[in-house]
Amino acid sequence: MEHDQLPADTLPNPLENLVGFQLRQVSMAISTDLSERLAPLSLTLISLSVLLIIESAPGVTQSEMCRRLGVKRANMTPLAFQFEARSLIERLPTDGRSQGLRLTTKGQDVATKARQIVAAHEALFLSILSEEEQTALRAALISLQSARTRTATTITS
Amino acid sequence: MEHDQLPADTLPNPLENLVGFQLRQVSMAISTDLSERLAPLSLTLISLSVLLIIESAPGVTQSEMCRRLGVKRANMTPLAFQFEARSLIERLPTDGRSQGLRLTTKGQDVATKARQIVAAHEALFLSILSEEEQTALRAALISLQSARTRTATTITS
DNA sequence: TATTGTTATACTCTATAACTATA
DNA sequence: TATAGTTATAGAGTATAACAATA
Repeated sequence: MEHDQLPADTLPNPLENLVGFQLRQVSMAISTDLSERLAPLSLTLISLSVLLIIESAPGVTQSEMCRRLGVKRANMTPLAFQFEARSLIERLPTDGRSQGLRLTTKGQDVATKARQIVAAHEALFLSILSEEEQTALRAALISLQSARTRTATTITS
Repeated sequence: MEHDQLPADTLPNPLENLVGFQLRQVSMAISTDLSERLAPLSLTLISLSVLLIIESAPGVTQSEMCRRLGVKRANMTPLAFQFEARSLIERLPTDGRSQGLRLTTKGQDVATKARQIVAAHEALFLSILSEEEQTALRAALISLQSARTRTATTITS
């Protein structure tokens, strides 16, 4: 049992000094944390986005949300079915071909709980940073966001 | 054709003011950009990491890299095969059960080109930020990184 | 002709389980 | 018994193509 040559914990990763790499790692860690906090509500980052959009824009259609979130229509169908099966949303025939979605009382309840979880999560990881660091991070992210040209709009925290 | 009620472009996304959400968006945009730049070399973010680790630690085994990168052994096998088929790496029987990996001349060539691409990519998106913003972003990311407890180690830029 | 919601399907990424051969 | 590499497989997440009903 001799593996003194290259134990895994001393292996370098030549990319880990890059800001882009660190950004990705931090982003993934934060997403994982939020996902775990949302699991008790049976929400993923994507279904959370959908639920909160319906909450803030009652009557929204699946297609509208797909355009907003950069996902394909075909992938919204099972999500809407799942929410309907869980009695979180109801469909309002709007148009004959499209249906406006809105939260049920139960859906509103879940949305409220979800927003509290999101707020607690955000507050916790922001508390790691000083006021100055928070401000600087926000500014840097805004600069980087306004600079990106194309790139998908995708989802969540 | 009347959809003046809720045109998709005015739909709010209640999560998009969260720093975690913005971090994710920026991170995904940067990753997408780097992926596109690497495509001509037929490298993904993951295979890039693997190639550069082999470059900087010749003789490394698949298992060691898996531990370092937080991926499962089973998923390294096809990657190693692919690199071998492309004559980018060769296997040095080290142990009877394990094989040290190292770059071929061709693999070294690809690695060098890849590092140049990564450097250009990093320089470009950092150029969006002022010196102060760059420093602040680095500091914030380091704070956030040292704070995260568990969370996968996963990959790239 | 274009759009909505749907179905079926495929591809990628990652995870588990089990096998073999070595240690 | 534990580890390295492999194989097969299954689950997410997302993509395309095509269809019926409607505009």
